[in-house]
Amino acid sequence: MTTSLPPLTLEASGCCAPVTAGVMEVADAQRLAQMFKALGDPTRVRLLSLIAAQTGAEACVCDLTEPVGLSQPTVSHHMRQLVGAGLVTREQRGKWAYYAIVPEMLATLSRVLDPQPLQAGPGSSC
Amino acid sequence: MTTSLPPLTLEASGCCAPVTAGVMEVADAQRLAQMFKALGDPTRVRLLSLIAAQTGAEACVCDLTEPVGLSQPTVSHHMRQLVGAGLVTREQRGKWAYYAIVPEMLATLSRVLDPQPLQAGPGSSC
DNA sequence: TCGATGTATCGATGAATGTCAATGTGTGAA
DNA sequence: TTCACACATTGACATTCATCGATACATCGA
Repeated sequence: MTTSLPPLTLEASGCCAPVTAGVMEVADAQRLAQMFKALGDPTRVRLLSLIAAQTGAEACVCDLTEPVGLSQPTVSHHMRQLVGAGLVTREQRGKWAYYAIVPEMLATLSRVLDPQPLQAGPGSSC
Repeated sequence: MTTSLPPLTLEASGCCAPVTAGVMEVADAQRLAQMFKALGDPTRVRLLSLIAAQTGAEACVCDLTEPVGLSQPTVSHHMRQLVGAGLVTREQRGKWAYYAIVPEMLATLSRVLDPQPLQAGPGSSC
């Protein structure tokens, strides 16, 4: 288990070159793959959409277990994956843990996949 | 292995609603996750960028094995995954099999991840 | 302090995945 | 036909993953 992987942050994932822009560094490919892997499970994709659909765009585990039809430990496990990938943040408030989507991270992935990057100013570092 | 899954085409993956647009259907989440899973391996991310970097934006297996440093069967296996996810096409020309990226599919995924979808006309079915 | 509640962690298990060596398949040239 | 080449498939193996029940941890209210 890659427990000791540094949590992915926006800076750490600062790879902005689209996949189609040329040969990619191994390290960038690894970071990207780690994030895409987090999206590579139907349950986690649904969890993201469920969080986004919640009022306030945040949700606790108790809001998510019933819709996805999985046990509480399993949902907690998936949320941990999403947090580890930097796609979601976790905030403890009282007894509840509130998860919220990190839009900037989704935007980063979106740009990476965009085959026709909009005209970016030269030297635009992200 | 989900061998019997229908190959993903653009129509089949016609899920355009961004992940953040609300609760997603289970079937849509499965299709999306299948494509993201194909991107969830560093080798496959690099393979995509290697193909894009090739002149003509297409490559045969022989062009890819050495850069990624894996055996020919392994590269062939990864390419099969990418083709199955609809991210890449395969065309046999003589002895060589030429793989090319499907930009529309990457664009679809890019849109799905974009947290702020550009103002789309109402009822825009993709 | 004690009990109830929301989450996280642990341990186990079956399934999926990445990788390779060996082999099979199809194509083109001699 | 025969050979060489490019690629796919098979079989095996170790690793990772998704899932659950049981349990531990943390917080709040009584």
